[in-house]
Amino acid sequence: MPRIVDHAARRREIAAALWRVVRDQGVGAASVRSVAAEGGWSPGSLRHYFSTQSELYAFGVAAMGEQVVERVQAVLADPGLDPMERAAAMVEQLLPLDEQRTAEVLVWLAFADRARHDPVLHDVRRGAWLGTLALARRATLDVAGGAHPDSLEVPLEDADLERRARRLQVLVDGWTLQAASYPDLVPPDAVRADLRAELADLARHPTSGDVSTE
Amino acid sequence: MPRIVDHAARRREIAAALWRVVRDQGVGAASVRSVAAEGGWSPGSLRHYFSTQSELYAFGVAAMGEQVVERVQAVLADPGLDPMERAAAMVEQLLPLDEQRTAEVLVWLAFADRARHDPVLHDVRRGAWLGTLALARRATLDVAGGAHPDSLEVPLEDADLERRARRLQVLVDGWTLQAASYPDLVPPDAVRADLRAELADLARHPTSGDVSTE
DNA sequence: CACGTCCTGACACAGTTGTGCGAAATCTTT
DNA sequence: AAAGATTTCGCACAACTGTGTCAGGACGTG
Repeated sequence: MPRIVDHAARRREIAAALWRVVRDQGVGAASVRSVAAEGGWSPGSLRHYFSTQSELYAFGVAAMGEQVVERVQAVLADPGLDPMERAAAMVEQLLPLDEQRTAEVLVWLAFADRARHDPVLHDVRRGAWLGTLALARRATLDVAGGAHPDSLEVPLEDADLERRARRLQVLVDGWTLQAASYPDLVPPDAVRADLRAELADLARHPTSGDVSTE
Repeated sequence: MPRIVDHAARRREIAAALWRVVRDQGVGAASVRSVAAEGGWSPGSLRHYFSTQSELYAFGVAAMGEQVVERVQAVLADPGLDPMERAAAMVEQLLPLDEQRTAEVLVWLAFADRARHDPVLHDVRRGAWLGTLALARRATLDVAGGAHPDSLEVPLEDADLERRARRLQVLVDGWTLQAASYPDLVPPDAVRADLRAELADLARHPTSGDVSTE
C-alpha cells in the first residue's frame, strides 16, 4: 500500500502557503512555483494536489471563506454574549482588525480582479457576499430586536430593517476596504468604535413591531 | 525638425488603452505588449512614452484620478444646483453608476493589490483617498448646512459632522466595492437611492450650530 | 532639396510562466 | 521480504514577460 498523506489536510496547507504569498507579494506573484517554494515543496508535487492553477486559486479562496464562516459560527455558539456583543463579535470576524483578518481581506480583495474572469472564483465570492448579507441581517435583528425569521437568505419582512441591514453590509465593505488599504489612516480601533456606534444606533431606533423601552 | 507628436496627449491615449485592457481582461493581462496591441501601436513605440511598466501603471492610475477630479470640479462649477443636488452629483462621480465609472472603479480596484508593493501607486491611491474624504466633508457640509471652513484637508471642527462625513466616505467605498463587484445584486438605481436617502438623513439632523428649521 | 530630430518598429535576450510527462523515492499491507 | 499503489521530484516545452538596442522612417525647418 502506498505512502499515506492526508490529502485534504495537505490541500489546506497549500492554500495557506498561497495566502502567504498573496499577502506578502500580491496575486501577481502567486505562481505555482512561488507557492510551492513558500511551502517547501517542489512545483511538481504541488501539481499532484491541484492540477491547474485556477483550481488552486478557487480552493484557496473558498477555503478562506469557510474559515471565516467557522469563526462566525463559533461566535454564534457562544452562550455568554448578549445580543449587542454577539452582533459586534460576529461582524468583526469580517473586518481586518488584526494581522490574520487583514491577511484574509487582502487576499480576498486581491482575487476580486481575477474573479471577474474566472467563473468559479466569481461564484465563490458571490456566495460569500450573500453570506455577509445574511450576517448583516442577523446582526441587525439582534440589536434592533426583531424576531428571527426562518431564513436569512431572503429579504427581511420589515422593509425598514432590511434597509438597515443592507446599509450595515455596505458599511462593513467600506470599513474592510479602507482599513485594509490604509491601515495608518483607518486604524482597527477606529473601525471597532465606528461599528459599535453604528450598532448602538440601530438599537436606539428599534423596529416598530418591537416593544422595548423608548 | 522632427515629426511632431503631442507627447502628453499620446500618453493619455496609452493610459486609456491600459484602462481598456484592465477593464476587459484584468491587470494580469496588462502587459506592455497587450496594451500596445489594444491601441494599435508597436510595443517598442510604446516604450518611447513609458520606459518601464511601472511608469505606465503609475501614470494610468494617476490620470484616472485626475479625470474624476475634473468631473467633480465641473459639478462644483455648476451654478444651477441646490446644495442637495450638488452633493449627490459630486459623490456620484465616484460611484460605478454607468459603464464609464464602472470601468474606472474596476481599474482602480484592480490596482489596489499592486499598490501595496509599488510606492508610487500607493501614494497616488493614498492621495485619492484623502481627496474622497475632502469630498465627503464638502458634501456633508452642503446638506447638513455647516459653514465651509478654509480647508477640507483637516478634520471638521464640529466633531459630529466630521464623524458623519467619514461615515459617508465609508458608505461610498462600500457602495463602490459592491456595485462594481456584483452589478446584478447591487444595481445603479439602488445605489443612487441609498445615497440620496443617506444625504437626506444628513439634512434631517442638522448640526447643532446650524440655525435652520427643525 | 537636404539636414537633423523625433518617432517607430523589429529583433534579441534572459527570465518566468503553466503544464505535461516519467522516473525515482516512499511507505503500508500482504 | 516483496509487492504495489501513491507521492515526489526534476526535467522539458512552448508561450509570454519586461527591457535593451538600433537601423530606418517620418517630418518640419533651413
